[in-house]
Amino acid sequence: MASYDFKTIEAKWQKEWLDRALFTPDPKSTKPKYYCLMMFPYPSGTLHVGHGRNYILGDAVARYKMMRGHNVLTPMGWDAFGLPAENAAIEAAAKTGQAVHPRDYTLSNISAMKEQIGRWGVMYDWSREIAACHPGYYKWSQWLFLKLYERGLAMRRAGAVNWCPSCQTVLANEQVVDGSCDRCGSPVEPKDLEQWYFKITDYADRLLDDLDTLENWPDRVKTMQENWIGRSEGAEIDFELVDSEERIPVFTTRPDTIFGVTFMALAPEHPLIETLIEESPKRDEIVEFIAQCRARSSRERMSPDMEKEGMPLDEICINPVTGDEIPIWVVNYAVMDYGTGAVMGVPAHDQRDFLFAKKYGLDVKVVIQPKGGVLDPRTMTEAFEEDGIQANSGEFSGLPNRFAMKKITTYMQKEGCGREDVSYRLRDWLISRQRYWGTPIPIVYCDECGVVAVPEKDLPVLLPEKVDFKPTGDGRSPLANVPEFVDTKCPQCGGAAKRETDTMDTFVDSSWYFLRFLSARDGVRPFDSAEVNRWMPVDQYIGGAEHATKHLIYARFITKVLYDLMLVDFEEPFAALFNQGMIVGKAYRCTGCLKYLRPEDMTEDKLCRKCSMASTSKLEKMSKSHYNTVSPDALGEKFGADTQRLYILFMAPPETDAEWSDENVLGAFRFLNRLAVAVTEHAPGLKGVPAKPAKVEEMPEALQAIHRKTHQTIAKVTEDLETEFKFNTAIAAVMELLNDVLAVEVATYEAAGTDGKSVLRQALESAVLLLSPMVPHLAEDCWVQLGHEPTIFRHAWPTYDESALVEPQLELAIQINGKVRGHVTVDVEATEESIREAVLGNEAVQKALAGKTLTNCIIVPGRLVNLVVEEAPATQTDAVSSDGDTEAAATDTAADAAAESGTP
RNA sequence: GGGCCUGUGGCGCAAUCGGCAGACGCGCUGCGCUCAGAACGCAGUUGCUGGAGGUUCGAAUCCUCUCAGGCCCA
Repeated sequence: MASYDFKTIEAKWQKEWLDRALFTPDPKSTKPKYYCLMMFPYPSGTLHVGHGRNYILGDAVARYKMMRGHNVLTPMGWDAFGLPAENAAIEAAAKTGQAVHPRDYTLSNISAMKEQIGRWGVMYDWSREIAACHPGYYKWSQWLFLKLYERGLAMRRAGAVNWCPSCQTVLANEQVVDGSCDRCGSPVEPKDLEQWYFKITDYADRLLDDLDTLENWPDRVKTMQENWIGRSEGAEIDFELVDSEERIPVFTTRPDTIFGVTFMALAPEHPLIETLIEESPKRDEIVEFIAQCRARSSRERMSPDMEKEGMPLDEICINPVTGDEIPIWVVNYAVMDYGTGAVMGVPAHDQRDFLFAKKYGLDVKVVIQPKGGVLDPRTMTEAFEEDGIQANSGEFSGLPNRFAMKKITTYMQKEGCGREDVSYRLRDWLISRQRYWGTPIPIVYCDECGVVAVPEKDLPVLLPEKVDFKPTGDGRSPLANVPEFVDTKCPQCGGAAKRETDTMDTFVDSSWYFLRFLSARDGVRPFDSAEVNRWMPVDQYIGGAEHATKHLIYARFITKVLYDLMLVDFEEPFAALFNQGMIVGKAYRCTGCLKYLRPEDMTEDKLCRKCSMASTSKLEKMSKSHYNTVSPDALGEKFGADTQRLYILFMAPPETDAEWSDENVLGAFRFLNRLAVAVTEHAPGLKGVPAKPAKVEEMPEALQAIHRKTHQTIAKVTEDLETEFKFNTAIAAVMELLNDVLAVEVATYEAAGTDGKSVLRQALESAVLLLSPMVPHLAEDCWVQLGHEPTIFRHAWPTYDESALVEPQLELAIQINGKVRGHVTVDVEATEESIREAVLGNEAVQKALAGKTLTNCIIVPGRLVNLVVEEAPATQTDAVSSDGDTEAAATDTAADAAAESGTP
């Protein structure tokens, strides 16, 4: 196929846009600002088309907004710290004995990706480029740490943490999915370590409440954050120990069941256990049991399917309300993570407690009765968790439990044994990582002064160059083996001190990068507050949904902290969020070895060559390790950037997952060729022709139709892009326009003189303008061919005339009892009366109505006429229902109509 | 177990307020063009809107139940 010369065109315009600094915002501009941001990527190396969706979507949005008259800022950077670079270094060292420094690996990946992104015609203001691994950036990540530390929001704390044995580091709660490491899939192990945390829980309520202000965020993401924060209201209740002054605080969402407590359940990690069992004869047994419990993940332990196990500690505590003596148990289903690590056991009204009590023969005491029923502990087969009426609850008996809940809490508050309390699912953010390739935590440990923060003037704490990247295997960072790094002087007393050797979670780096873009080269401060306040919040943030409870919650938290520090004047960083869907492809897996298969690993019948077993295929997110990626390089050679862009935007609505299809790419390519050919053919003849026709109504109907279609298309595309980035339907609309334009003979345009040519010109120019955000190179080229100066992206988005949208005649459907039975063409001005006449006069209608009674006639303006008929002839003329649809004018003269149509 | 999303021609997917099911693209069929091919041109092509009920003059759209797939929380 003779194709348009995309190679020349694309190279030419990419250079031209760079030279014109198209994507550099004008600092003096009076246009409204538009900060368009795509989540900055980890530089993993080569890109596949799946990555392209994010960048291409963002680029199209940025270009569209430029044409809509905004001063657009769209920067890009690199989330450049992280494990893959370090692992690559270790692998290379193991293979060749020659270590590749993570920095070199990262930088070469960055330049490769930058190149690839550029070839898509995706542009950024690269003068603001940042990389998280650059000392000029991580200096300020360290500064951020210090700010949190000063405010008491960064703290060192011992506790059980999630350890990934494969990545050799601890993980934050957010990075543990289904009990496994989010990155590598290995099951995480609990480990007791002293680690640094950010106190995100202090902001739990604000993070939750402010979700309401995020009107332009997907509800899905807001719900996920809501669940993640997991606020639950209830009470904290103190159970005193019989033999000591100690008390066990318990959090419960059901203080109404306090009278039904029959045992106390402690998490295996509970700090009180040690003292309680100190003199117990069963001490060893209990210690052994605890060790067994702790070998399981907290997720497993909280699962309802988990077999409930426990051991009595032979200690007693007192129910503060009833004075009852309550046995204390250690149980495998309680976790230290939630509430206080102690659970009041109410078998009658909590299913897990019920199963546990049945297994160990503990009492079941019913204190809530269902309305209109009576529960018997001896015959109950499951816990009653619903609402009901208090029973066996002293003075509260007989009250509805929801009401009693408040009264009981108030009562306990007065007695000093309980209080209203709120608990969250959200945990503090564990930011320590035992790996090299990250931002060093700016802390020094001094024997004299203890924990000392590195003063701001001494930042950055630089990563040492020469390091054996291999993890130490003892839970310490490779930095621990670098004496030049570790040994330092105490900033306070000047004595010998040791540096913290952990680095920060890379989510710290990405929690503030959107601010750094606004003064990316500032050497004296992390960001210029004035610039930040001018550009923020981000007007449109675009990225994958996988960050809903990670990056997006961290970034909101850090923004709120900076707000409290009065460094920014907004509380939410991202005004609008858009989650693009994934591009998926068939991934093949052998049913025998379970490995993902490359095409060459399979026979023609899709059998695994190694095992001769069948393979299964599943649509999965494009990924190198699943061998289902499509490279943009070959596509670029064959079709160019604009075809890829058009196809990616056209393949599905941008928020839905979509399957890649090589065949469908052709459709996009064909369309662009037709456009290119049409413009090249017609452009010379359109020189000097007015931009719009002077006398539309005097043109032949075929040209009037093109003129209407042009305006309709402008309206349709503008609406699609303005509301929800519906590029797929916008592109379809332009395809329709071009189809219509090309369906009219050239002679028809020419016969109509200047106006005819104007119609053609306006149609082609509109198509080019409307497509320019999607296929910028070809659009720019067509634009110039049509006699304009570059660049099209400094030209205004086309507008339409409301009056030009109106069709002169309409085809209405004729329905009989809701079924389409024919059509009638009427004037757009036609009155309902004349429409009714036309319909009832229709021969086919009369035939269909013969022998039947017309009971109703509904006219929906511009759409259809529905005749409601009954089989039997009416016996009374007033058997007419006139209470039809309020919007559709029900005829009140159905009897007349019936007469007219010849019905007796 | 609870919550949310999706289900429409052979395929990807369109369908304002409930108003003619099918736009756009792919594929397929035929014809043309061509020495030939098709990634060219023209003309065609496809339905119980996952299923069962309900509301309505009228349901892909609203309600109830159900099946399948996906996501989140447990």
